[in-house]
Amino acid sequence: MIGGYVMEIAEQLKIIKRGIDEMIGEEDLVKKLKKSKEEGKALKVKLGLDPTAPDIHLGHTVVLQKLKQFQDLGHEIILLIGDFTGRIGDPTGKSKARTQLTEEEVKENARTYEEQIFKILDPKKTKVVFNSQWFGEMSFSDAIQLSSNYTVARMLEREDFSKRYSNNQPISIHEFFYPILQGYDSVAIEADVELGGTDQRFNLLAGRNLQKEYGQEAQAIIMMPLLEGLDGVDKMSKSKGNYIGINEAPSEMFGKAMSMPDELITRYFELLTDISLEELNKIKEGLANGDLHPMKMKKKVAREIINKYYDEDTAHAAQEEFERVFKEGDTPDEIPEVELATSDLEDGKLWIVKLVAATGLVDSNSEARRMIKQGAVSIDDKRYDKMNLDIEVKDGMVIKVGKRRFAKIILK
RNA sequence: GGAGGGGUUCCCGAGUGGUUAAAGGGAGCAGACUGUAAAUCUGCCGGCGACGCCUUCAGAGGUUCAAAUCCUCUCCCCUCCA
Repeated sequence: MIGGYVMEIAEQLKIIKRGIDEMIGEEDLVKKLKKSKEEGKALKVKLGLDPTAPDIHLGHTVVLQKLKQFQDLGHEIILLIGDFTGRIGDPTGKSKARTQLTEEEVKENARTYEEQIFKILDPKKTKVVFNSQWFGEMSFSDAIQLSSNYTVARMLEREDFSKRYSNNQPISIHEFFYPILQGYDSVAIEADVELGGTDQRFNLLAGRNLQKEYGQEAQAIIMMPLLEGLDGVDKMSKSKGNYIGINEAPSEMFGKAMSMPDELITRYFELLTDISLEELNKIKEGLANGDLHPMKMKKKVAREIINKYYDEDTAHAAQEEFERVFKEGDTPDEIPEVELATSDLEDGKLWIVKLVAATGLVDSNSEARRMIKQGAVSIDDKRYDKMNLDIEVKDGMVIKVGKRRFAKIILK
């Protein structure tokens, strides 16, 4: 796909615009695309990464997918790791100031981040830069100079700032720097396009503004929709626990996907799979008029997702296992193993509460008690709801808590 | 710098001396129902081999038989004034 940018502008635009939420500066982009075609020069497409969340989940892939499309069009992807800004902490969407990370934490996070990103992007065609490169050198007077491009009123235009301000919640001065610095990143690398989620609007616009201040052509901005998490309420995030990580096991992915609310099905097809627009519309219609069963479509979307990170056979296997386990009440093929020392047992027995707690499936003995009392615990397919019981522990014993938490005991 | 308001268990938010592990709501978890969805109903929701004990109401001291509640100091947040 080298030199893909020789493709007709209209064609490129069609691909670029697919699935996006909004583009700012489309005319600028068209101009840039023309120029790039004429001069045979790739556009610089920037994605800023805040290295605070080293585990990439499907929510992140929405924008990565778009980058991949740019990459396939022959443009240059620049992953900007905000190692410097990461130490400030992006205030976006936060009702509280984030804690600042140490330099080592940021570095480590960035590394694991990269690894995962290259599951989607081609590492050979991706440039990775760190913004400490320029900010590390910057003097305090330079920083003040830079900040003079923004006014407090303009900062307060940003929704989360104004909200916090009117709710009497604190805003630290340093948080004001975040958008400015992110904007300056675009200046530093002379970005032609910057991608981001819709929540990044303000930060992305800062790039445009500052580029103009510094006499550069303003970057086009492409905003991708934020992916709702599995709860269908909040956006997907690790801290909410409503995510599917791209490093997760296929069976885990499938199970998690099946727990999403029905309303999310088409959304996930749209943003996370490669199915064609026609097929997507068919599914939308079918679900709306009842021709298609939501559960079937949910299984399909789960398969499609697994297919992306593994392959088709794996996806099918995951579905089969899922059906076996949850329809027929079977146990899964792969169960996390928990080691138990024989020396912890008395006459080969262990109090049931301790046994359940030892699996790590619950946080404490108290929780184990609760689970048992509520009839959530079964051992080797037998349900137990009494506390005063010692269990004869056997190697390979399977303990189940709730619907999808399993552990296999390995005696040592 | 001055005046006032406030910091409660994951979140919001009651509680101003004992009956408070701390109302209520949300989130979460479990059971029933189902399609491991939604809705609904029920229960749980600090720790401990546990009708008792331990730790918790920003932090440190103090008063008291008894403190989240009263006093002192410290830290943090907000509002108004400068």
